[in-house]
Amino acid sequence: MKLKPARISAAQMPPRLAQSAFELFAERGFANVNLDQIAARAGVTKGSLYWHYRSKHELLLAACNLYYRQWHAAVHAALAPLPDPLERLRAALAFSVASCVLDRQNRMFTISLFMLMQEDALARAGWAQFYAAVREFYIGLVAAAQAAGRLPPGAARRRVDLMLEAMEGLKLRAGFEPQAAQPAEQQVIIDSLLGIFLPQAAQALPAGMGKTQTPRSKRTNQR
Amino acid sequence: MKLKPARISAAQMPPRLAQSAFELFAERGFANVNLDQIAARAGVTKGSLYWHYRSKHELLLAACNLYYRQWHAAVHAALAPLPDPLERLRAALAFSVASCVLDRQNRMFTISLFMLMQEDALARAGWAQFYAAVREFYIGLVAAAQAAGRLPPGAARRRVDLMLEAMEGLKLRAGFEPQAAQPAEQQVIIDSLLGIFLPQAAQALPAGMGKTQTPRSKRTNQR
DNA sequence: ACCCTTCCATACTCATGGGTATGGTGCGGG
DNA sequence: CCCGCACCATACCCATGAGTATGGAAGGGT
Repeated sequence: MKLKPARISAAQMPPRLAQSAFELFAERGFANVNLDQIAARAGVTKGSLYWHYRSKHELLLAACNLYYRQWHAAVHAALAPLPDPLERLRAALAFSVASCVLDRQNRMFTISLFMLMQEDALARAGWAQFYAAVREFYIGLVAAAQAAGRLPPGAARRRVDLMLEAMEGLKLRAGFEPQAAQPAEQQVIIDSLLGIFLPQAAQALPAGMGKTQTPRSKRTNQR
Repeated sequence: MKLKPARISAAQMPPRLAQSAFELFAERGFANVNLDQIAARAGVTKGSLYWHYRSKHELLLAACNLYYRQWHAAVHAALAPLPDPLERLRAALAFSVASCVLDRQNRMFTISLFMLMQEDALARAGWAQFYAAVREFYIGLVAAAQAAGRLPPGAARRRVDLMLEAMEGLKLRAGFEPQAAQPAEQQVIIDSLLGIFLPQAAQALPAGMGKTQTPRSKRTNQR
C-alpha cells in the first residue's frame, strides 16, 4: 500500500486517525475494534494516537464528525450536475439508499452509533445535528420539486419525516433480511420512497377506494 | 423485594434467569451487563447460571425469545376485548408505540439486539421470525378493517411494510430526540401511523405544523 | 552544536468479565 | 442410612484492551 514511509505531516495525523477509526468501526463495530488496530491502520502506534486524542471516546466522536462531513460532501457532489428539481430529489434518494441502506459497512457504523447514543449525550447531539441538516436538505429538495410542479404540493415537512423514518426502518430491516438489501432492489426502494411524495395513489395501486370515512371511535389507552 | 429465600424450583430457574437478563439488558444494553449481575438479580450466582446456560450468548438468545413471547402475549391480550376491526388496529398501534417507540428500556434492548444481529446469525434469524409474525399480524388487522369498510381498501401489505419501517425509524429517532418520545406525543404518533392506511391525505396534522403551504424561500445549504 | 518542543514507539499497569474448577448442600431412592 | 445426582456457591484463571510511563528521534530556533 504505502510505498515509502514518507513522513506524514503531523497536522494531518488526526483526520488520518479518524479515517482509520471510521473504516474499522464500519467494518466491525465500535466494540470490536481496539486502539492498536486503529493506530496500525493509520501507520502509527497507540503512543501517537494518544498524543492526538485523549481517549477512545474522543476518537469515536471525531470519526462520527468525519462521517457527517463526508456524507454531506458526497451528496452535494452527486447533485451538483443535476438541474431538474425532481432529478435532484431522485439522485439524493439514490445516494441515500446506496450509502445508508444497502451498504453493510455504513449500516454497521450507524447501528454502532445508535448504540453509543443510548449512553452518550455528545454522540446524541452530533447525530441530532446531522439528522436535522439532512432533514432540511430533503425538505428543500421536495419544496423545489413541488414549486416546479414536478411533485404534488403540500406537506413537505411531514412527508420528508415519514420518508426518513421509513429509510431508517429499511436500514434496520436490511440488517436482518439480506435479500432486501440486494443492489437489484435499489430502484424498487427508491421508487417506493419517492412514492411517499405522490400521495394520490399514483403508485401502482388498484384504484378502488370509494369510502374514506374518517374513524370517530373512542380510544382506550391501556398499558 | 424477595422476603424469604424460599426455595425456587430449579425448573423455573432458566426463565427466571432469562427474565433477569432481559431486564438488565433493557436497562443498560448487552455490553454493559455482566453475568454476575444477571445471576444476582435472579437470586443466584454465576455457578448456577452456567449450569442452566452454556454461555452468555445462549442467555442472550433466551432473553430475546422471552421478549418475543411476552410481546405477542401482551398485544393479543390488549386486543382481545375489542371487536371492531379499526379499534383493534388502533389498539395494536397504541401498544406498539407505547412499548417499542416510547419506552426507553425497550429501545435499549432492541438497539442492542440490532447491534448483535450484525454479527450473529441466530439472533438475526430469531428477530426475522418475530418481525415476520408481527408483519402478518398487522396485515391481518388491516385486511379485516378494510373488509369491514373501516379503511380504504388496497395495498395492505405495502402499507403495513411502510408503517412498520416508519415505526422503526421513529424508534431510532426517539433515541436522540427525547422530545419526540414524550408520552404526550403518543396520540400524535398513532394518528400519524394510522394515516398511512388513509392514502387520501385525510390525516390529522402532527403538532407544530402550522403552515402547510409550500415554502419557496431559497436556502443556502452550507455545512 | 545545543537544547527544547513536538511527535511517536515500546513496554508496561490494571480493571474487567467470560469462563472454569471445585467443593458444598439438599433431596430422593435404594 | 447413605449414596449419588442435581443444583448452586466460591474462588480462581486468563485473555483483552484502555490508558500510562518513559525514552527516543526529528526538526527548528538560537
